[in-house]
Amino acid sequence: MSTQQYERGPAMRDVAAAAGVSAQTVSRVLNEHPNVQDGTRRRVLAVIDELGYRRNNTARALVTGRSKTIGVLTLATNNYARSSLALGVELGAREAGYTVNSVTSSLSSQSVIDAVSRLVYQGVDGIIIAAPLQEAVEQVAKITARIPTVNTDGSAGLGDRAVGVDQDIAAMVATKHLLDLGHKTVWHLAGPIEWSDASSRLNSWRRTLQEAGREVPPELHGDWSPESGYRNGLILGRMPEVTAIFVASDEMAFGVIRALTELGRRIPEDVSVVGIDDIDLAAYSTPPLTTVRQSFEDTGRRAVHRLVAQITNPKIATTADIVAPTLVVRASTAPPPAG
Amino acid sequence: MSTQQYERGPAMRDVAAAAGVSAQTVSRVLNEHPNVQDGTRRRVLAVIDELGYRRNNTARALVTGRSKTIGVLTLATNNYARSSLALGVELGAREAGYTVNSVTSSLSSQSVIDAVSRLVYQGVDGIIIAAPLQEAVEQVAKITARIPTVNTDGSAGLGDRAVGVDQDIAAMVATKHLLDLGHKTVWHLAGPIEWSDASSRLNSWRRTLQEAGREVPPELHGDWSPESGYRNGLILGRMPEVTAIFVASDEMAFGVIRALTELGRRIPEDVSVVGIDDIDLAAYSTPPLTTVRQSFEDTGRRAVHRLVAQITNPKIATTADIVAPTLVVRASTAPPPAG
DNA sequence: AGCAACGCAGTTATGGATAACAATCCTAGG
DNA sequence: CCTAGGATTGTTATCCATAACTGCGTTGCT
Repeated sequence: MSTQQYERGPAMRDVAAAAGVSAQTVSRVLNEHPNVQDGTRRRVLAVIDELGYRRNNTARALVTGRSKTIGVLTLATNNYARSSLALGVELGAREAGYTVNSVTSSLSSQSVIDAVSRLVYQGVDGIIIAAPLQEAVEQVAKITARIPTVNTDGSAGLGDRAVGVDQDIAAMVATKHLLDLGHKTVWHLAGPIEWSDASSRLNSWRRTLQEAGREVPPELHGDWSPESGYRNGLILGRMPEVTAIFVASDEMAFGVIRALTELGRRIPEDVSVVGIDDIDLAAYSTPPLTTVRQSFEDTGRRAVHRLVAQITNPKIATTADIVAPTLVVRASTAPPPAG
Repeated sequence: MSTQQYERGPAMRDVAAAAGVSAQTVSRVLNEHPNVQDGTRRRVLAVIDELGYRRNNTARALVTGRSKTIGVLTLATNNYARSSLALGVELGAREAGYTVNSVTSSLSSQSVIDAVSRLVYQGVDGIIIAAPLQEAVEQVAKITARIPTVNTDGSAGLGDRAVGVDQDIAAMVATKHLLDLGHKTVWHLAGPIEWSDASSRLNSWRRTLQEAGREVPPELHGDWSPESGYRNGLILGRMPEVTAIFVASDEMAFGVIRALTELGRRIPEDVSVVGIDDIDLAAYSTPPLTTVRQSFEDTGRRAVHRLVAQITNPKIATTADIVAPTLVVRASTAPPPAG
């Protein structure tokens, strides 16, 4: 049990008075301006230490117009992509001397718009949008017109603000890997198509099959959760002709593998499974999961760098910053069963 | 390619001028003060809408001394506990009308102190610490003396500021479950003991065995990662007398299971494995993982509620808010092999 | 010697909103 | 008919730090 009383700390003028200088001089010491005599500087620093003074960043933000804060918008779900992106953003921000302000939203346009508003409203210097915008694109663009913005979902209409991993290549690599192993065709469990990542993967999978002259089976849909993977796995596992499945996320792939295993289909002897993301657990599933590695942490970092560049120099020219993912072959894929 | 120029938006005085009222009246409309005539209110709101005005929260925070922002300190790792706690905090904050400011740190005391300083410095109204403090406890306590603080790691010295799940019970339930199945004793793969959660589990496991009059085997140590689980699993799997393992996190448990499987030890026929957390993937491992469920999301929410209560009324009396976890039995545990 | 440039510190204005106080106007009770 | 008190709106001071400008003494260069 405890009770407590909180109050404001000393202000710059208190430090100034105690050190016998003006507030401006304290400010100069704090901001490491060159024109301060060494004795003065030391005296001020001593008083600061003694009084336990901390500069009030709110006041500073008000006068400079910069809060040294970056806003991040994510969906209110807890999947690997979201959390590692958030981590990358935080690390990148710290390196750049920024703080991170995060808000979450649901899929609805209104919710996204509200969330972005909250960030602007809060006075962030820039925004990283890591959620699908869909119909909200225009309104969000209007709100963020005055603020540097980076998008990691690749939602249409924000092409030159995009930072991320090439999802077309990711899906192509995964699909090709299975075809190269000798599978006649590849089935696909897609993510929610509201996500542009998910629809990119879906389209690229389809195109890859078409270009190879293969039959394109109907795709199934999940919601990124392992549970949805399991549900769809129970369907796919019942069809004998299914020998290769490209799953749009590792987490769903875990569910698929579980379902197939329960149905008595061996992996990879009977069915091959490929995921996307290369989550930390992918190497430790049974069997270890073949997947396409894309570092969300790296994406987060790059998004921050891009954003900070734009904050520092608003007139800078920007182009999309998209990198290619790499295939990680493990034990969940093999040639199709003979016959 | 695009180039852009960013500028400040309209201020309250602009709205006031356009509506033919004083700034104070605009403020009253925005803050829903009762004494504003309906006509005036409507006129002001119309102008606000027309000009696309947004109140500047920085200025507001400066004068009110409240930023409506909560600071969260986490470790710079990407595990399930961290990310779901962060999610819970964000949801809780949104409900309470707060925004979240997150910073990460490494394990070192200096890093923790820096991170907390950054938050205070940033002007947050309260702080949630979700990282082990260790030797930094005293200095952190000093820094946070003026700010409401909640701790979810259970680090010593902050007893009455703790919010979380009872780790003693978690470890006891897991250990007892294995003993009840008939295992002679239970081995333990612990988390990093810098974490008070990890050391609580370790101690409780030991006590449970002692109270049951069982032999206490030497414990092994991991770092929460699946990889460390795998490494330790390769050791445990080589010892024939090991029939039951209590792993301090689900993610490490995945690694342990993978290692045991590779060594040809069947789960649960030869070895039973219990984890902690009940991560989303736990139900979809092979075999599905028996574990102790603790909702980090809920912990995050409760931490926010507690914190907001303290912010609102600094003199409020506080006690620790610790809830009990529940055992989730799946297929990774069974009676020991006969003989 | 003379004047520009610089080093150093102080003064004033500014950023945007709100609290506290002041000034109207109106209404109801005496 | 007068006034106390409420409703409504305006005015001024304040929050804290920084930018821009000012003042003065010193250094440097021709």
